[in-house]
Amino acid sequence: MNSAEAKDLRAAALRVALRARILDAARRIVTRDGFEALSMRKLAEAIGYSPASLYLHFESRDEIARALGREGFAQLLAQLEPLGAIDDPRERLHALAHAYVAFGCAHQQAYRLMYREPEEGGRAGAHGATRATVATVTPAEHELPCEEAARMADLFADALEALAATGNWRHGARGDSALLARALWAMLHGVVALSQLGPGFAHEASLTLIVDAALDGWLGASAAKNGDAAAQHNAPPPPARTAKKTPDCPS
Amino acid sequence: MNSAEAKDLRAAALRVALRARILDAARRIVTRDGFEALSMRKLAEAIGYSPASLYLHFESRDEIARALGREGFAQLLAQLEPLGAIDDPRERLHALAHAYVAFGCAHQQAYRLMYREPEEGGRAGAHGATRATVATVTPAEHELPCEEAARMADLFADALEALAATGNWRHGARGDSALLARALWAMLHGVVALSQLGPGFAHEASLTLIVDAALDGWLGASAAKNGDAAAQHNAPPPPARTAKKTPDCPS
DNA sequence: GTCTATATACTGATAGAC
DNA sequence: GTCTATCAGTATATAGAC
Repeated sequence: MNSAEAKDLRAAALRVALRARILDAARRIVTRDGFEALSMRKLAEAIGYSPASLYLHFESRDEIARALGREGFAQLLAQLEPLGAIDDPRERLHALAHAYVAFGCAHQQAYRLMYREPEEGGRAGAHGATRATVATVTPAEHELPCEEAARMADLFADALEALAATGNWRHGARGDSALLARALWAMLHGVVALSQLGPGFAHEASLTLIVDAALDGWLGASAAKNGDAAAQHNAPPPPARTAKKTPDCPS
Repeated sequence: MNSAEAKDLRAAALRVALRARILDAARRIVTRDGFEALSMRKLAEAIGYSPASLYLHFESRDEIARALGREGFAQLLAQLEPLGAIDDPRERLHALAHAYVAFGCAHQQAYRLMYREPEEGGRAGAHGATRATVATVTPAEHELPCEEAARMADLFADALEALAATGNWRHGARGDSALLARALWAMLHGVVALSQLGPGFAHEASLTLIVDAALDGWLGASAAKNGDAAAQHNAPPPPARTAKKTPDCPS
């Protein structure tokens, strides 16, 4: 029946719209007051509904947090993947690495949500529970959304392989580009995560310099440091190793 | 007065003993059921006191968590610092790195507490508060206990400087050993943290191989891989690059 | 189907009696 | 110092109005 179908469509549209509204409000609260401040009550109040209504659209607070985390991953990947098109592998790796850290610093709360450990096994009651309203059947067994994680690792691995293919790298194609890509990812995550814990990690050093040191150590202290690698002619003295092409981060 | 002094001493001893008992119970709960399961009520019950009594010895649940975190740092440093005595710098770095990851994998909950972000500004009520009972004046402004963090960074930095001093390293003493030490620390932390989030990071690869790839990239795919670096004569084919001198980790 | 209102079973933390 | 009683907050479950 035509009118019935139309009604279904409209209802579905309303559902996704409301879901989006909930996520919007949640994102606002989290980026403003931190993840800890995200309570179902405040969230419900922010969108003008009762707390119980949220559970018609999300299985739990944790699912909302996970949705925001996946959003963060998508956002980060959206910033990184265009850089994957940079031809020169060394330049590409530098761009990817610094963009990664810049994102983590610029979107602290979103970043935390991406890598936050899920609240384990249902805390409160949850004895009976006939919860089938929300179709989210994701068993949520492992965190780090698989697809996004793979794309992230591949971005780095591809660049490393491209570098190895140039022959202009002592490392050669020894088949460990997948491993080194993971190490690179881990290093970048560590830099962002540790720097967010206070000044104890980076002290006065800038995160940019730490990342540069790591990259130089891996790729060889090389050219491709200043975007246009071809313009390597005797320019005025390089700005004393302080040329940051990425906005520096707090701490 | 003599008896008064003696009484004070005894009271003080009781205080520290009780503090230790609280921490012991907290450690047991956390390592068994995770940090989320650590509630003041359960903790109080575990030591046979009322919840309110805990607040006579610790300012808050957060302070207990922080104390456990510092404990974890001390434990990790106690395992790492003896390795700082290894003469060969490359071997020393390998030993430090793998011991770090092994610790993180073996003591997951303790490790999380070490790098946990503090629960920001008092969540609940906390309106009045005349809290002076506990002498802990630590303003808790920055996490990552400064002293421990510095010792950790120095362990790595010293080894890198020792390596640079041998001249047997393309990197030379360019003054960035402090920076590379931070990058190394970040990489190790990233490996532990990401691996704890599920199989999405390391996939089927072992963490040991990832760390080896990173170290080889920084230090040069070199000797010192098998404890005795002098025994580099043509040994039977190296065990297909799977020789793990550190017990492998979950995921 | 969707939402409100209410109930349960927790949480960290505090005031005040003893 | 230690307790009881309580506050104000939390996530979540369920009953029932519309």
